[in-house]
Formats: sequence, structure tokens, C-alpha cells
Amino acid sequence: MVTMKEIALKSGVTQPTVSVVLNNKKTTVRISPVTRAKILATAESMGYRVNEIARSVKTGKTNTIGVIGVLCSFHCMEIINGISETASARNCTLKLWPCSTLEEVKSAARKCAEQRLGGVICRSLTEEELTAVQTEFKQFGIPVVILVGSGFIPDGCSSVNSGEFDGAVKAVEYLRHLGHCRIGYVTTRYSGKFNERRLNGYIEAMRRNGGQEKSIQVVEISNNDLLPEGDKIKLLAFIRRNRLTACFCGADSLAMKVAYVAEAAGFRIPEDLSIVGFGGTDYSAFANPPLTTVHESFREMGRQAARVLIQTMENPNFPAEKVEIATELVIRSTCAKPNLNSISKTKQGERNETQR
Amino acid sequence: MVTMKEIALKSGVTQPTVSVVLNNKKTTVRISPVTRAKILATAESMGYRVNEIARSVKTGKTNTIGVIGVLCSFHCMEIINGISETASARNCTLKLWPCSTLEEVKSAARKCAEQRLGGVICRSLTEEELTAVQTEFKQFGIPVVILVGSGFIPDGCSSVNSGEFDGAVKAVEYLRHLGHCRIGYVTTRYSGKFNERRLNGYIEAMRRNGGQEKSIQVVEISNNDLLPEGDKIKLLAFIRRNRLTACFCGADSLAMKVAYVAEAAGFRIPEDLSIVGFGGTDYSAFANPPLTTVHESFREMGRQAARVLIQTMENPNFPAEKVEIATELVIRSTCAKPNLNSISKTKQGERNETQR
DNA sequence: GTGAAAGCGCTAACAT
DNA sequence: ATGTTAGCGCTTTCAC
Repeated sequence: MVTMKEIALKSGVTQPTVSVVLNNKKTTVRISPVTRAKILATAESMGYRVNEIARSVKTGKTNTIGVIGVLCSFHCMEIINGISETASARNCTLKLWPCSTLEEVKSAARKCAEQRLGGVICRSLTEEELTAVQTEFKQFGIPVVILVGSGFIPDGCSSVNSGEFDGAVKAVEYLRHLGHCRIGYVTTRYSGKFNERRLNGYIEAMRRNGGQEKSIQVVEISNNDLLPEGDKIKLLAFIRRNRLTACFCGADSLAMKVAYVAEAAGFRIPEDLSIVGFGGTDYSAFANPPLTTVHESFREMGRQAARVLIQTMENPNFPAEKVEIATELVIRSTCAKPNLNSISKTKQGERNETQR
Repeated sequence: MVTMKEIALKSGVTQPTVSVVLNNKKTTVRISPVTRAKILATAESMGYRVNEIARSVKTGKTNTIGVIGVLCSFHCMEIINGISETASARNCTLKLWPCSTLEEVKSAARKCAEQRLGGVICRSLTEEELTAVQTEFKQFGIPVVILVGSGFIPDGCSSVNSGEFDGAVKAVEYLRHLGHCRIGYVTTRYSGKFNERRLNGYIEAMRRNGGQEKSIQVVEISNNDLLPEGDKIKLLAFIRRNRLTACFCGADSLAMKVAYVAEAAGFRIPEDLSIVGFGGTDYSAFANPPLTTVHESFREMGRQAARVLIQTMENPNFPAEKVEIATELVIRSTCAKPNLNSISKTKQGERNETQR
């Protein structure tokens, strides 16, 4: 590849002059228009591309930001796109370190240090993993760690999250507003933990509206691709035993499973059972019926995470910031006023349980 | 950060010696075990991290591979994880350049050159965009461009794709095997184009089994989040006019829309209408009913793309390779033998068309 | 076995 | 207005 030296040679100037011209430095140093034009033309004709690596050795920094963590489908791609939007607008580029074990995280963090990344965004790390990352980075003065998405958030660390608590409250209040009282919460464990912010939002909203303690009903099912038979039975029993007229689900995938299991058991949706999901990624719209859900803006979370990170990179004294991205209730076709006869209908429905 | 110079000073040796030891060079140069141990201990105690950037200026190369293109949800995250798996096993790291316009692609390609990336994987680029990338890279001897996913594939360029043609054939043959003759194809345009490989697979399979030319029926609907009313009518008319007993859909999202529209119009699925999707990402399993679909292994595509790319990086004379990843028919709950009475049932169904 | 010297391509301070 | 000099942190070649 063409270097500044070669351009200098061909233009009859010295290499640092080329550097000054190509970087368009407005320092005290001034270059005559004619020399400047000549250099620019030569660079262009030779197809010069600055060597960012060499520049980085010299300046001691890279404008690269890293993303470490569990980077699995759905939301993550949106988050990454959001990060990329902000990053590229600020002339930063993006490095990815998908990892799922502590060992992988440690190794990624080390590599980030070796590559002198400007800063790192962590996604869905366990407390232990996060500690490892912070230890590595503090030691080397690597500016910042920002968290995005669910998971543990230590003090003194900037973070971006969606307003999960408020979102859950919004969902439950919408159902109550429609007239539902018997609202169950369907949840699952991700990496061994419940999402407590959503659960607490559900509980708070149930209490807030004068709900009895006993009206708070929670069931846990697995989050596999296909629902195990045991979970189907558990789910149906949960709905029937508590005579639920509505289910609020901690994730869209759970809501879709509930819809499927309930319909197969003879419930009509939304007439006999209302369902609200959480997440609101594309496939909730394709669901049958299209899912009423709490929409989280993952792209915006990415944008904000990058913004906070870059700010901290530019000014390490920037105080830690906790950003919360508002959720939005998207009303589609899985909610209706409660059907007071639903219990008898359910009984009838049991007969066709295997029909579809 | 600690440098080799500092370690050298503290260990009472010279900096190149430190370099040799830390890189564990097995060259002619030998270091006495005691010096070696001392250097290693010092480096460890000082928390040394090699400066990869400085190393890269010197060696003139990076072990970074870039991914350029439309990096939107669902499949892309899987592809990226696949790439990352292979890359990290070969000690390469990953840079991402999400872009959707020609300008963005051009700018990304230029930055890849400036950052001296070892190679680049392109995803879902138009012919024009791809040409721009290739022009940039050929000029600077940047090793390779690999394509992954759908889109245009130029000669002389390695590529990885899923066996879409074969997958479509498999889907249609499965339906025929169940007894279906009247099988329609539902498709959409992505960036202005149909996926011809899937369409051709459908046509081929229809012909192959002695199907009449007129039995080949294709409809195009939009791929928005929510199906416009016009598309619903178009879809129902398509099914009824051709008295279809099955729909093969070019994407899972389309299949889910067909299921929704058809059920709303009184069709039972799969009794009255069988549906096969294409893609097989998670949400097809959460669909109602769970979708029978042609599963593409995006992760494997990513793995293979990275493998081919790295091979070419290591040996630029490596011949171009066209890899095709096999698809797999995943049978779930949207297909059954054709219901010979379905036409009359459909007529009945029309009455409840607005009921859900 | 170890040190000395050179140089990768660039930036930046200073000299002319 | 341009050139000179130095040096970022590393790798590599060669001399001792």
C-alpha cells in the first residue's frame, strides 16, 4: 500500500508535510496552496489510504469500541445497530466479542486491553463476569464499562436499561383497565435468574390497584424452542386453577406459547383469555393472533449506550449515568374485556383439547 | 500501560530480549531459563499486555476480519456468532460495519482498507455495492470478499449460501408426499428482488412431479410488520381462486401471516390448509400453530464463511470456493394430508371471517 | 545467550 | 511555508 513517504517522494516534499496536508491540520503550520494541491492530487492518484494502525501507535489510542457478552438473536442485533449508528456518527468503529462463559469473557477482556480499545459495552454479563472485566480494565485505565440489557448493575458504572418495571406496570394496568382482575404472570429463567424488574412491576401494579396478595399468581415455564408436555399441563392448570382471564408474560416467546397452549385447550383468544407479551420484536407482530406487547426499543438502548460510552471516553471524569429507555404498550389483537362465562367455556373446550 | 521497555529495564535486559521471550520465539535465538523466568515474572507482576497495534504496524497486518452489509435481526446475529466462533478459534477478531446504502458501504470499505483488515465478509449487498467493495479491495490487495446469505454472487469470488433451491424442493415434495397437488407459493420482495433460488426450487419441484404448468401459482405480498388489508384480500383470493390445499412460503414471517389470515377466514390449520415456511429461526417454533419449515443453519453459514475467508487470507492463491449449507425440513404442526372437503368448509368459513 | 541497531508508517515539536 | 528530528511500541536481523 502507498505510504506518505512515497507521496512525499513523488511530490518533491518531505513526508511530514504530506501528513500535515492530508490531515488538514489548522495548526500554526501553513502550506502553500500549490504544494497542498499537488500533494492532494498525488495522494488521490496513487490511491492513498491512511494507515490507521500506524496512526494509533503514535497517538496511543484507537477509536474502536468493543461489545462483550451474550450476543444472541432478536434484540442483540438491534442493540448492535443502535451502537453502530452512534459510533459511526462519532467516527468510532465497532468490535464484537460474543462470549458466554467466564473464560471467554476474561479472554475477550484481555484482548480488548491488548488491542487498546477505547471503551467497552457489556451486555448480559453475570456479576462474576462483569467483575472480571472491570478488574482487567481498571488496571489498564481502559475508560469505561457500560451495561446494556438485563443483568447485574454495579454502582459507579454507567448503564442503559429499558424501563422494564414501568413497562410491566403499564401492561397490568391496561389489563385492569379492560376489567381484568385475575391476571397471572408467566415467566422463565434466563441464565438461571428471573427478570426481577418485570416481576416486581407486575406485583406492584397488582397491589397498587387494591389487589389482594393472593391475586398475585406466578408460574414459571422453560424457555426451550418447544414447550415440554409438562409445561403445557402446568400452564393450563395455572390458568384454570386461578380462573385467570388474562396472562401477562415476561417475554413475547412465552406469550406465543401461552396463546398456543390455551387455544389448543379450547380457549379463544382474546375472548376467553387476554395475553400481553414483553419485548415487541418483529415476530410479535407475525404472531397468531398478533400480540399485544410491551415494546422495548433495543436500538435506542444501543444508541444511548454508545453515547454514554463515548462521552466517558472523551472525558474520563464524566459522572456515571443510569439511562432508562421508556417502553411502549403496543396494542394488537390478544386482549379484550374479560369474558365472565369463560370458565364454563373452558370446560366445554376441554373436549376439543386435541383437535388443533 | 506497561511497555516492553519498562520490563526490560526492571529485568536488566534489553527490550528486544523481552520481545523474544514474551513471544516465545523458537528462533535461533535462545534465552537462558533464568533470564526467561525473570522476564516472564516481571511482565506478569507489572500486568503487561502486549500492544497489538504496535505489533500490527510492524508486521503490517491485522488479524481482524470485517463484516459489511445489512445486519438486521434474526438470522444475522446467528451468522455473526458463527463467524466469531471460527474466527476466535483461529485467533482473529471481528469488526462490524452495518450499512444499508451505497454510500455507507463505500465508506465502510474505505475504512476497512484504512484499518488494514485482513479480510472482509459481505452480507446481502446489491451488485453495485459489491462492485464498490471489490474495487476498493482489489486496489489495495486486501485479500478477499466472501458473500454470505442471499443476494448477487459474482464469479471468481468465494461464497457461502444455504441450499435454498434444494430446500424449496424438499418442502414442496413433502407436501406432495402428503397428497397435495394444489400448492401455492407465497413470496415477497427484499430490497426490490424476489429470492429466485427459492422460487425456482418451488417451480422445479412442481414440474418434476408431473405438475401442469398452470398448477404453478405464485402470489406476492408485502413484508411489513402488519399485513395491509389489501394483502389479506389478495392472499385469501389467491388461496380460494386456485383452491389451494397448501401454501409454501418463502419466509417464516410470511407463513405466520398466511396462518393468521387463513384462520381468521375460517380455515383450520393444518386440516384445511397446510403451510410450510422457510428459515426456521426460533420464532417459527413459537408460532401458533408451530410452523413446519425449512431450516437454514445461519450459524454454520457464518462458520464456513469465516473458514473460507481465513484460508484465503493465509493463502491468497486459494481458489474461490462456493459453499452450500444444507437445509433441513423441520416438521411441526402446520401440515396434514389434504382435506378433500376443504372447499366447502372454506365457504362455510367465510361467514365467520370477521370473528377473530 | 544477549545486546545493538534498524525500521514499520505515522504524528508532533521545533528549526529554518 | 517547508524541512528536520524524534519517537510511539514493537519485530527482526545480525553481531558479539
